[in-house]
Amino acid sequence: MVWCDEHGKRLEDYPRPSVAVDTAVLTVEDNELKVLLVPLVQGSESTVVERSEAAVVERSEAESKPKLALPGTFLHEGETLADAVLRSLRDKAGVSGRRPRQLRVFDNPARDPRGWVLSVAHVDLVPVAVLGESLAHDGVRLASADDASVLDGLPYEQGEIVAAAVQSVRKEYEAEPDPGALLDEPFTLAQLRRLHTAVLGEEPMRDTFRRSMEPRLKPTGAMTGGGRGRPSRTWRRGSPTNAPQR
Amino acid sequence: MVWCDEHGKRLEDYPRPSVAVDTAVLTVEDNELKVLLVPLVQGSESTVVERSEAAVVERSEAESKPKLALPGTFLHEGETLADAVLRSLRDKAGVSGRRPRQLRVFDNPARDPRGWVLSVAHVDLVPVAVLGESLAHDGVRLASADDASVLDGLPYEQGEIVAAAVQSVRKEYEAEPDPGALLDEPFTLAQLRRLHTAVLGEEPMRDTFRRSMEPRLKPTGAMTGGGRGRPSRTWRRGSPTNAPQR
DNA sequence: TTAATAGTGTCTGTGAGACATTATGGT
DNA sequence: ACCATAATGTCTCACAGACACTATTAA
Repeated sequence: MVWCDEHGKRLEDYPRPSVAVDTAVLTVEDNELKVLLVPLVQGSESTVVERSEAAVVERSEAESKPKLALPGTFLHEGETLADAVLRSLRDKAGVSGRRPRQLRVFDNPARDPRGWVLSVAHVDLVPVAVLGESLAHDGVRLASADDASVLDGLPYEQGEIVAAAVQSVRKEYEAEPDPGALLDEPFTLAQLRRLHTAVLGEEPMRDTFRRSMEPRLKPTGAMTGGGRGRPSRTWRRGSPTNAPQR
Repeated sequence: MVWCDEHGKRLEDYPRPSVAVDTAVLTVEDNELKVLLVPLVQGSESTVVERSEAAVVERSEAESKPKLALPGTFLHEGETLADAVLRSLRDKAGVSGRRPRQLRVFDNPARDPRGWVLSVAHVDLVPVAVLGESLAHDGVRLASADDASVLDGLPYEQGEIVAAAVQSVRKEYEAEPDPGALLDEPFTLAQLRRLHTAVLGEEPMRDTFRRSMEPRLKPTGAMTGGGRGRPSRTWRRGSPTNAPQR
């Protein structure tokens, strides 16, 4: 049995694009929202013209200051997009991704000089502790997710992907307490507010924050101890946690 | 010059999926949100088993009650997703689409029996007047966008696409006056509220609706006449209209 | 005792929801 | 005159924003 279209042609008879996934892995470090970047694998990416002009200079520059990019990969046959994302994070960054969420498809035909490549942009939130070992290996590093000078240096349209990821994550954090499960449970309201301040890039108001978050949290009954000042009640996220399942 | 990846292979050396676009064209008819369906082009879609069992019955059933589906097509080389959507609406439904918006990629490897096909789901809002001529041609028809019995009959995962489209459009209509530009300008607040009632599936409260919409509208100064009761002021949408540009 | 942090009480302005009233046309 | 519809007025309640105050610990 062969599946054909209305003209009797098979699917394979039509040109098909390459489909990639690119992921903005966001985390919070030093009270700032950051994005994970990996060295760009370039293959033979120099054009003939560039090579003939200044091959040596390029080589040394490329080694001293390697281009950075979002971790990504091409989609394999029979694989879901989410699985491709998790695979790319493991292979390119040594990171166990958690819950990649689809943003949108970047389909500008001119965005990739290698050819016809669609990129399905994703975002994933990962606690910085999970990234720990991966960093400083293989040139994996974190960059401020708001730093335009970094984002503008990204290849293809990955600066826009990061911008979309940041916008999406900020929208989530305006409504829910730590939907990305970046905090270890249990936590205090002050810790939660510090986290949200880092993600949002600005301080949410103290009273309003407490009033909107408290009904969405479950009290543990336990209190913090050891710090200066009055001990604090501790909390867990409400039932629909975004924590990874597998 | 040839672009290669980290293993020196070219993009074309990897398996690539077919990429389709499927579009939920939504409109309002008879104060109800409806979705445009077209006859499913099946090619040789019956399996061998089905054929040997009841070929004649299937054939007659297929002709008296052809399967319906969302308009869609495969992405052509060098074409943007939005352009593919507009082309599919023109070719399959004789409709001039307006502003297709991307929803998400449906990537379940088993969703399409013809093979490895990703579908980028889209939604577009089109006034029923624009659909006028297309309907009743070629079996193009409108179905209630809330009718589960219709949606469950759609092939692949198109029922979910429609559900996602409806959800997305309803969210827009909760915040903005007629963002899909379904109403001809100028219009009255009563007409606008009837439209929103149809889209949302429930009546927004009269006072709240007026209070939230009025600041987002531009008064024309003109009044309606001819109807029963006191004449009404008329309005246009606020500046950032969603009307098609080209 | 003091500093530091957590938590509570309360005043006020704004806006949603609800309802009543007035305005202005047709029949 | 009466009805239907549009438009406006206003009452109440809830909550955001703001600020002050109390509570509980360590130094």
